[in-house]
Formats: sequence, structure tokens, C-alpha cells
Amino acid sequence: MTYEDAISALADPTRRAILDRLRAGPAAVGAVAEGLPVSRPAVSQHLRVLSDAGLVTMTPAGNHRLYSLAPTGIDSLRHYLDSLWDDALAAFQRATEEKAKQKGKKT
Amino acid sequence: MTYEDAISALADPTRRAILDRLRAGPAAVGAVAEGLPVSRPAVSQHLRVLSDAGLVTMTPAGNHRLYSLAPTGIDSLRHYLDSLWDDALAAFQRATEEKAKQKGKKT
DNA sequence: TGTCTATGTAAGTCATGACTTACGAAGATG
DNA sequence: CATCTTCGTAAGTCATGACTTACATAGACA
Repeated sequence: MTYEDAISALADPTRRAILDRLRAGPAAVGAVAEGLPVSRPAVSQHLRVLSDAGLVTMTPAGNHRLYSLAPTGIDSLRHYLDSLWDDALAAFQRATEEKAKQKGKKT
Repeated sequence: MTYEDAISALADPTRRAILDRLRAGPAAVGAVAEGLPVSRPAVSQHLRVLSDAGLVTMTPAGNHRLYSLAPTGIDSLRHYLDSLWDDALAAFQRATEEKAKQKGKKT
């Protein structure tokens, strides 16, 4: 449930495809697997990882289980990125100023 | 330079450690490697990946090369996450309303 | 020019993880 | 109860990539 779990979960293309499928709305494992070039157990394993990372939630519904997007894991990752973004922007501005000085300082 | 490159680049713990080091300011390869439990060539290879993902930039400085954080790659990833965030929030709200209805509808 | 420093690249090793098939458990349905 | 559907898990295979050492290149400096 840390932001690192979210990152490594999102690193896999198949898992991103699963998330894309869930953006349209909640879906069962079989329904998700139908639109993908991998087996149903593979999808099941991926959903486990996504769930551990807080990126999806599961709600039992009789025979099957509905998976849907969860804001939790995404939020932690957003915070990390925002923080990194601040420092990157600061570094970029410092570099720009440096160049301006370099340009003015002849010889 | 896509957001997918940025994600898979960030997925590695060593690369995140390198970025953390660069948050304090630009640094050369050797300086970065000193604070890490891996060899200098390993750091060099990681910086290559980070650079391809648009997460760092390199500026030659005489004998050595200074690497610094770059906003570019981070930005693309932020956009992806923001978009995913919107859908996740919508899904969460729908689920909440669903539960409210379920509660009101007795028998 | 000769040498030292700082770095990138090549080649090879090894662990991680994504995928498969086979199987077992839980709820719906006749 | 018997069966079908839906799903998670176990075990094993295989590719990807992170790391190492060895080597080659480019600039600083005597």
C-alpha cells in the first residue's frame, strides 16, 4: 500500500491494460480477461497485485467478484510525483539562471 | 519519452535512489555512485534509462558530466495519473451512491 | 606527450516476475 | 443432489533486466 507498490504495479503493461478496462466501470475477472491476450489466471494474479497496491478494490457479488478502480493507491503516487515535480522544477529554474549568468559573463 | 517509459524507469528502487540524490542538486556519476551500494557502471546504465525517460538531463562539464532532475518526464506521468485519478474518483463516488441506495432499499 | 580522472559500453551471470496448465473451492441453477 | 459457472492458487517454464568485471574513450594537467 505504499507509493512504491503502486509504481511497480503500474510498471507492467498488462496491468495498465487491466486498469484501462476498469476505467469504464467495475468488471469481473472473466470479463477483463476476455479483452486481453492473456489467460484468466494471469489476470487474477495481476488483480491481486493491483489490489495490494491499493489501485483496485474487490466486492463479492454472488458467484463472481467485481473489481473497480480505487483512488487510494493513485493518491499516494500522486503525492510522491508532486514532491519530485517541485524539486525538478527548482533544478530546472536554477539551471536556467545559471545559463543567463553564463551568457552575461564574457571572458 | 512516453509516460510508460517514465513509469518503468521509476519502478526500480536503485533508480529512485538516484533521483533522490539528484533532488539535492546536480551531481556527477561518480558522486551519485558513492552513496549507493552498486557499482559506478550500474549507475551509468541507470542514468541512461532515466535520461531516455526524460526524468534527468545531462550537461557536459569539462572532464565529467552533470546530471540533474528534469520536469519533462515527470509531467507526462502526472498527466496520466491525473486522468486515472478522475476515473477512480468517479468510480468511488458511484460505489458510494450504490451503497446508499442499497441501504435505503430494505427487502 | 604521458598520465590521471571521469565516464560509457560490451559481455556474461543470475534473480525476479509474468505467463501457462492443472487443480480445488464457493455460489448459482436444474 | 448433481452440475455448471466463476474464480483463486500451486507448480513449473522462460524472458527480461539489474548487476558485475573488463575494456575503450575524452578531457585535464604535469
